[in-house]
Amino acid sequence: MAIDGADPAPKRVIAHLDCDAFYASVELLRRPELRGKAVIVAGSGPRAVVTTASYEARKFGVGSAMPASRALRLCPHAIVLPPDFEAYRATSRAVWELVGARIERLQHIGLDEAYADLTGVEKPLRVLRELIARVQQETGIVVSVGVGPSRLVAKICSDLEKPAGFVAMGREDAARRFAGAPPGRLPGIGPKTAERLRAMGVETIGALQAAAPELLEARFGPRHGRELIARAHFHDDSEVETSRVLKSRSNERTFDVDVASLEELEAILRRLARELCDGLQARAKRGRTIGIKVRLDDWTNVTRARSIEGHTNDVEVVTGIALELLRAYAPPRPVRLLGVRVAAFEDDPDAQRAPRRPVAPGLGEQLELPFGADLATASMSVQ
DNA sequence: TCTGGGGTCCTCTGGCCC
DNA sequence: TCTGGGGCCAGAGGACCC
Repeated sequence: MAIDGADPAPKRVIAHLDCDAFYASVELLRRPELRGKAVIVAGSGPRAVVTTASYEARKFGVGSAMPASRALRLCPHAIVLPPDFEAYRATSRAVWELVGARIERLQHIGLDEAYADLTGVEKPLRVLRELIARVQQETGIVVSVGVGPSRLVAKICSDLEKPAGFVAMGREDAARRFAGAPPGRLPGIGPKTAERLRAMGVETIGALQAAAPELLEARFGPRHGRELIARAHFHDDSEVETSRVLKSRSNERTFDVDVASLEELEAILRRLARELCDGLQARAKRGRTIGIKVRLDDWTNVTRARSIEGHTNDVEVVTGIALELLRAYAPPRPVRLLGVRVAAFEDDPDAQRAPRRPVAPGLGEQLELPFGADLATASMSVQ
């Protein structure tokens, strides 16, 4: 509320910029002969999943994070390409350099999307329209845009009219417009929470808006309960964070065939730890919590961690602790996935930082994270 | 149908200390 | 000496996201 003589706080203008089918688009730019065809970007191996798919492939029901084997059953004529993260990073850099040159306050979320704070910018919608036209002209990447008073509204708007969508909405409009949509449509409400809500008879965002706070707080805890109601009303005062600090780094591998032998698991763990420490040393990061992650063949996930005195990125130390944790757990069933993690970072002032080009101005560590060293079989959902 | 990899954040629990 | 409560922290697991 404005006090006499004081200016009211400027109305927030937040945009969410989301590149349409980003990885598939990069592939189609490189191979124009594939335009109009069903293209799937997926890893190799029996347990690969779809990273992304062109809109032609999506018409057959192919979606991100779907097993590649299933995607090919749905769309047998699809052309499958292996992910090429170097190319995606390069295009991402080009896109966000253009955007960053015009909009100062940007928060990058992965390679293909970002929030922008245009509060105080004159004619923000016009700025955005000109910007995405320029991005398309210079990089070939089509960007969908959502604009609202918060990240929450902007995010849900950018998804509304994809591809090449441009939707602006106020908070109350959003609360009205999405009242009939399922709660899972809201960012932050995943399948598990949606199912728990459904079990309570809450099947729409409107029903969530009208739900008794005491009931939700009793079911989900005071904090999460209040958060759910706030989201349903599209209340969100979270800031666009222009820099974020890396908190942990991990390296994990799903095996083509489950591994039961402890010896074999130990050998794999040594390799994972070495790769992880190489990455930590290159980024001058040291952590004091070392952990392992084990996924059994029945999909049970087990994590074990130990914190040490001081911080390390020494491969001998990390490997030693990871092996101790693995031996102490002694997986009771064949193992499907094994991973190692280092967390609780402290910057390492002594280590030489390897020369790395930033992914985009102001991007810091964040965008580098999902696309580490060996990603020949890796994939990532985008939409 | 059979589910990747790499992150963040939150909640719950148990140990430790005062 | 024993007990209980509160605060803090670490560990484990879960949910969610791209």
